[in-house]
Amino acid sequence: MAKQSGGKSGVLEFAVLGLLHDSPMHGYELRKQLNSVLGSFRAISYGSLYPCLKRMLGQGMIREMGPADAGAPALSGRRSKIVYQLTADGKERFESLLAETGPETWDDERFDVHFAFFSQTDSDVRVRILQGRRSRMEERLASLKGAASKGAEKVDGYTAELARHGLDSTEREVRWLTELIEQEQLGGKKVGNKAG
Amino acid sequence: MAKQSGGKSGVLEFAVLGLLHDSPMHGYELRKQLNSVLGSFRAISYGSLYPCLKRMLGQGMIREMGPADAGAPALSGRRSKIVYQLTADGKERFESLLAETGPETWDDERFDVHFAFFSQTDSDVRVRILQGRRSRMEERLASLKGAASKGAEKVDGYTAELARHGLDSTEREVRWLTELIEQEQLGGKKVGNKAG
DNA sequence: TTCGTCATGTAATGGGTTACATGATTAC
DNA sequence: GTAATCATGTAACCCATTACATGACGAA
Repeated sequence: MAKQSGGKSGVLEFAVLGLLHDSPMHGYELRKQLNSVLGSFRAISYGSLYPCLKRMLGQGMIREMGPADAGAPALSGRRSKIVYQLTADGKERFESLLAETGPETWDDERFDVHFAFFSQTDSDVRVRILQGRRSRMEERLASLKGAASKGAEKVDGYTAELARHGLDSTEREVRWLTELIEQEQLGGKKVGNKAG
Repeated sequence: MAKQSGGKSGVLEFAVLGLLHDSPMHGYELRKQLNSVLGSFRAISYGSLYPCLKRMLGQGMIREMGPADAGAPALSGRRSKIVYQLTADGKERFESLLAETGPETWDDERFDVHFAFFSQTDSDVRVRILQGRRSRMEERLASLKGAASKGAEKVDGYTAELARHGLDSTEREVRWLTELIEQEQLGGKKVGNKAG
C-alpha cells in the first residue's frame, strides 16, 4: 500500500539535489539551469520551484547560506538572494537516488535526470538503467505494433502515418540505447565523441 | 485575463468528443480507445475520465442513451453500461475545436489529438496546423543548438550525448512534418502509403 | 522616472494518479 | 463458488501552471 501516490514523484527534487550537489545556487539561477537537466527544453515555473525548495528546507536536505557568505561563483551583489547548499542529509539522499536502478528509473522524465547525472555513478548502475530503459522502449514498441496490426481496418491514413512515425522514433531510441550500452560495456566513458 | 489556467486545457475532452463523434460508447470502452488518440501509448485513468464525462454531461455536450436504446455496435447485454452520445452542442464544440489552427494546437498532446482527427478537417486547416507544429519544433531545435554551443565547456559526455540525441529526433520530426506538408500541398490525402 | 531584469514568493486552479468501494457477468 | 473481467464511480493526494503581489537594482 501507499506506493507513492501522485504523478512523477520527486523528479524536481532529484534535479535540484543534483544541481546543488554541483554548486550552491539561488532559486532564480536554479530555475534556469533546470531545463538542461529536466528534458531538453521545458523550464519549471517558480510556483513549482519555490514551494519545492521550501519543502526540502523543511526536510533538512538543503540549507540557506547567507548572501554575504559567498563561496559560490557569479554572486555579484544583487540583492537578497537566498543561496541554497546541500546538507549532509541532502547529499545522502542524492546518492541514494543516484544508486537506484529499478523500474521508476525507466520513466521518461526520471530517466533524463538520471542520465544528466550519469557521470557521477558507477558503470554497473549506468548499464542497468540503460538496459531497463531499453526494455521499457521495447515494450512500447510491441504495444505500438500490436495496435497497428489489430486496428488496421478502422484507421485512416493519418492515424496510420502517426503510428508509423511513432514506431520509427521508438526504434531509433532503442538503437541509441543499445549503442550506449555497448560503449559502456567496451569499458569506457567514450561517449559523445562520434565526429559530427 | 483568465487565459485558461492549468496545464493541458481540454485535451481529454477533445479526444472524448472526437471518439463519440465517431460512435456512441460507454466509459470503459472509451478509455481503451483513448490511447490510440491521445499519444501512441498511455491510457487515461478512470479517476480522470469519469469526472470528465460528468462535467461534459453537465455542460450538455453529451447525453446518456439508456442501455436498452442500442444503436451502437458491440453492445452485448452486459449490464448497466451508460452509453454516451454527442448532443448538437457537443458536435458544435467538436467542430469548433477541430477548426482551430492557433498556437495551442502545436502543443505535443494537443497536436496528437488534432492529428488523430485530421481526416475530418479541410486541407487548409491541416496545412496550417502542420506548419505551426513545424515552426514550434524549429524553435525547439534552435534552443537546443543554443544550449549546446553556449554551455559546451561545462557538460560531460553524457549530457552532450543526450543533447545530440534530442537534436537528432527533433530534426527528424521537422523533416517528417515537412513531408506531410508537401504531400498535403501536392493536392492529396495521399498519406501513409509509402511502401514499408 | 520608467522600464527591464533580477529575485522571491503566494493563491487559485486545473488536471492527473492511486487506492478504495461496489457490484454484475462470464468462464472455469 | 470463485476468479477474472467488465463497469462505474469517489476520495485523497500530488504536482504543475498562471496570475498576482512585492520589491530591489541598473540603465535609458
